[in-house]
Amino acid sequence: MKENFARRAGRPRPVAVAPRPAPPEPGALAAKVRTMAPSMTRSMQRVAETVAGDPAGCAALTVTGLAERTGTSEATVVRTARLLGYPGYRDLRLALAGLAAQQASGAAPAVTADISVDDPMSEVVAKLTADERQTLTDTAGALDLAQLEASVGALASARRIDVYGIGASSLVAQDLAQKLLRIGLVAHAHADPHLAVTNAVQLRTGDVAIAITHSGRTVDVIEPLQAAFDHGATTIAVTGRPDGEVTQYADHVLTTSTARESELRPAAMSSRTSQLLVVDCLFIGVAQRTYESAAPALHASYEALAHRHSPRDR
Amino acid sequence: MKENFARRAGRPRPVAVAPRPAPPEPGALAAKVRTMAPSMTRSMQRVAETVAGDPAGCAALTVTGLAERTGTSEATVVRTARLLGYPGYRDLRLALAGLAAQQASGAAPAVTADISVDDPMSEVVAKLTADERQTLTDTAGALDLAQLEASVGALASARRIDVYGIGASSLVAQDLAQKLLRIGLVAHAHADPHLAVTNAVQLRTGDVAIAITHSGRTVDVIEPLQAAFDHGATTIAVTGRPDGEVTQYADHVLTTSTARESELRPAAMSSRTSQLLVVDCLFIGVAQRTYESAAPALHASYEALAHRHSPRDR
DNA sequence: CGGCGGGCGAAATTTTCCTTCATCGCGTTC
DNA sequence: GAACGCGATGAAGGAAAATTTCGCCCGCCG
Repeated sequence: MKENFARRAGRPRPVAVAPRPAPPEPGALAAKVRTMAPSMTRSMQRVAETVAGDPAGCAALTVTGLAERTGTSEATVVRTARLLGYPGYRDLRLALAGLAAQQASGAAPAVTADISVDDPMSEVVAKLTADERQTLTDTAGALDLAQLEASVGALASARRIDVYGIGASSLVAQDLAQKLLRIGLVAHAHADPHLAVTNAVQLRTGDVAIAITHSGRTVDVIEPLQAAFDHGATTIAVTGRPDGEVTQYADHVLTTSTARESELRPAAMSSRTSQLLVVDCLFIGVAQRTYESAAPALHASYEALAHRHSPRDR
Repeated sequence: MKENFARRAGRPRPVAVAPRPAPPEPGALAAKVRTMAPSMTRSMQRVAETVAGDPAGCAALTVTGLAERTGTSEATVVRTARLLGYPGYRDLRLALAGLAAQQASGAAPAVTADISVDDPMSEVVAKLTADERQTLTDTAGALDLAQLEASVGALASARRIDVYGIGASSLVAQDLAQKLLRIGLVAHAHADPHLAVTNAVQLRTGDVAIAITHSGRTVDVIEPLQAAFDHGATTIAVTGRPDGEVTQYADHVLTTSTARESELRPAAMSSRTSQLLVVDCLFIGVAQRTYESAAPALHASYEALAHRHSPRDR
């Protein structure tokens, strides 16, 4: 009942389902915890939280110690370390020590306070800026360059490109499509699920479909991607959940990071920043690869819009 | 000859005879090595030097590994660690990891260079991230809080809100409208100039119109704003050119910053980041002021969308 | 030349970490 | 509502790393 949708057509599922290539990072650990947390079990979450909350303290603990402190078992601690991308607890501990040192030396992402209802405007601006900056750093740190390269390669030689996104992600989809159009590629963003599927089935080998969804579970976006996948197109998922359902139909997965969200700051807000960075990277990458044709196209589109501006310039 | 200093007074001896009072320091390790070097034996010096020379590399090694690499024995490595003030090799290793992390984070070589055609992907990501972060900081610094407050006030009590944006700015306009809708305000984004003007003339005192244009000269956006302005609506301009034409019809001006742009990185890219931050600030500000109604509205919209996600959650 | 002190490393011991497996709780299905 | 199955969880045994012990060997001094 749960693998029925995995393979509906002949194409074998892409190799990488697991977040395997996660490189053990030094500083971007808090981010990793946040992205992985939803896919963790309760006890693992406790461990992850503890670790992220007090790197210095935890670095001083042995497996047994940390297990006790979190009220779990050693096995769980080790499992958590694995999930975060380390070979074992020993290496997590090393990373923890690194993080602690960074925090102590001021290069500390430490803890950013939530935005509350009665914060003055200046505070709001400061916190928001800090959060977004952090999101950018986290995203960049967690980006899988190999996946990115592969995606860029597919895009650069695509006959046609479809981008699917709904709600907040729809804007990101549009942004990407707009930019790709500007460098002479055939790209379209689809926010309407029906039209998206209709378009998706037109795709074939050599074409590219991109799904953008933070949750990784948005059916309206997964369906068209699956359709594209089944028809042989190269598929890319831009999602905050590298284990989400959407990745089952994705040849390449680009992970966006998740910032803490508060009541006033919905997830859509920080995920958007992250998604846009990823999308920008894709764009620049493609522009590089197709430079010969991209540069003139960029100029052309710029010229074409010039008269839309009032004449008085600088 | 060796226990003469051991018992000097009646107080029970401290557990450790070793040079205990040396506090295991995190960063100032190289210095410690230099200070201690003279009092070390030859093999210990080799170990100390190796460690100081390549903290990152050594942190990855086990006692045995480091012993091999320095051509000594495990015992010597442990002895060296002790001499440097750590309880054992394990802790030296932790400190080493910390040092490595510090070095790595400090070695941020300020990537201010333009993105060029032959930059590798990793470089692209780094530069892009750095640029966006810079843009955020710049924008936050240049934001006029008074104007922001005033804008928020107008929005919070608006009967109806129109947002105008074309091209890349259209996405920002949509983003703002989407979010305001979510907290129960009546907001619409208009990308079609004709419709925008048509809507603008419906506005009257107490309503708010927002124009988003980086250049400040986009006629398709200025016209509807002017129409709204003429009909008595409160008008806000979000623009990168505080002296641009658009500000003539704006009661409040919010300035976005402009990052350097290169051939591969069109202005639209950095201005978008800046605009989004401003828009987010507006949103949070409004959400704060209308908290009583905003919070339930946020939840309601979340609930309404829940079934759009595939059920499997954790 | 012989004794002596200390640096040094091999091996034993202990601690820490990892793996395996049985249990338990939870959701699912009939 | 009951039985089922699956996955999460922890206990215990086994591997690996770290630490201690102990004796060798080299160089210094008498």
